[in-house]
Amino acid sequence: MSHLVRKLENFVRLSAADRLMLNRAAAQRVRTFAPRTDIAREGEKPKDVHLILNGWACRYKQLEDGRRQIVSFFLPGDICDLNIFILREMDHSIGTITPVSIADLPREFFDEISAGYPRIATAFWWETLVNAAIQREWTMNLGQRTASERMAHLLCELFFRLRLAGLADDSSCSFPLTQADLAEATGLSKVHVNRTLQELRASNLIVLKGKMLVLPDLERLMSAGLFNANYLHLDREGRQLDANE
Amino acid sequence: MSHLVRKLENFVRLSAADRLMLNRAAAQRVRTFAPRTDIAREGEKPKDVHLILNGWACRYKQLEDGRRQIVSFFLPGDICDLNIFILREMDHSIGTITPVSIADLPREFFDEISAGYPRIATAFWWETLVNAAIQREWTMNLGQRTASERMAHLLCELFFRLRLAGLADDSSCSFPLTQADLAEATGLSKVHVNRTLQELRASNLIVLKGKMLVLPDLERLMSAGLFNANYLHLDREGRQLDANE
DNA sequence: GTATCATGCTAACATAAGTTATTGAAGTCG
DNA sequence: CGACTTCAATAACTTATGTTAGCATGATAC
Repeated sequence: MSHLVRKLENFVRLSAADRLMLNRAAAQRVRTFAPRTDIAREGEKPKDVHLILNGWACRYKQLEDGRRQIVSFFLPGDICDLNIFILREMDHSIGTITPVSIADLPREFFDEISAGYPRIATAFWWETLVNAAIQREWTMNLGQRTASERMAHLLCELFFRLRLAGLADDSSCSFPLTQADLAEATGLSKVHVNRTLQELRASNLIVLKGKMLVLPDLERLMSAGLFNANYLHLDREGRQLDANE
Repeated sequence: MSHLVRKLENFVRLSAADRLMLNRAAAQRVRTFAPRTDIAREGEKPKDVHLILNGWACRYKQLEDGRRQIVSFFLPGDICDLNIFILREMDHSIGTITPVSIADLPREFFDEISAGYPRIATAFWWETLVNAAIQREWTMNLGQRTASERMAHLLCELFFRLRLAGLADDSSCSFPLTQADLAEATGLSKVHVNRTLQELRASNLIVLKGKMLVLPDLERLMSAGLFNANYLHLDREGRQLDANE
């Protein structure tokens, strides 16, 4: 099952026809990108909506003097910006971290969805609202949390999101970000990211080595990061997820 | 003309019927709130979408230990969270800064829009996408800009947004935020906000006194804040806005 | 297999921003 | 009108985080 379907089904129950529609769209117009290349650039006219099929990517913005901020991460199953094509130009860039494959979803696909696939439309709204909530949480993260809280929080978020897409097991996941990436995402310097990771390691909250992240005690990491998963809205009618589901 | 209509018409040309529909919705189910009170609280079930008719409000999040972050400001004409009612519970609170009046927009209103008012639907998508872009820009602001750049940037943003809703003249606007509000929005301490404002004053970039903000040289303030208005997407087919329109 | 480069790690030092505290001015309420 | 409270301003001091630099490791390329 595709990561997208898997993720959306955490929120909305999709029909066989819904799943078929999504899987069909995900199989057309596929492109692949090498690591550390741009999928789209600030200033360009947005044409399609991108669905991440595999690999990690990020959205970033850059100041004239070169300072760069990663403003979000894209994991498999994530959709870049619903309806972005109504805007004139991109206000940010999208770049890959690892090798990435994407499917380009044209405008017509969304017309079809809103005409005949109400459950998918609802699921897409959920995706949009959750992305907005994540962005708000990042604002909170950068504005109020200390370096180690911030790092712990980010690791929790990525772990939860990977798990939602079926990409993490009980306590570990593949983790391709470099310390430089983490620095650009957290607004910390590379050196301080290193110090912060050492600190989390020393507290036995993380094991991070060779592109693999292990979280031996998720509960403790969550409380170290003041992480409350409510903003991910991992619940569907009549059901609540706990930290382990 | 209402602030909402005025703002949306910067992006989409609305018909008389569109404007009537919006103004009618804005006149029903109106509520007023005193300054410094909550319109909605984290954890509650969202019921309606709120449209700000008058006054300033903000979205904020709070950590268990009391640290508070303002994650966005709402100005007259702003809509709080389109389609928020599909989520189980609020992941943030909405509070007033000044006295505020709002109109509650029920689910059925949006059903009507998507059934019979395509231009409004597009305008609402624009609103949603711009809000997302603003939130990303705040991430950038908190992650990369220094205190004075950050403050300059925030003031530019608020000024542009007020102007868009018809609430600012050439170089000044009403400005009800306290230094404590600015601190919660920028992730700085109150004392440092004060220092930063003094610095901007000393450079003749702002005059801020008694709830009134004057920007004697917007161009210079923009460059001090590395402010690029592209993320506000102030453009419509066949037209570009410059800093003074 | 050696050269090269990206990445991770650490130390020493610099600085932007936070903290605590005090004061005065400006509103607001009885 | 005086009593309170909020807000703004400033000083003195502390601290978290940034900067620069150097070295080690491991991967990749020739």
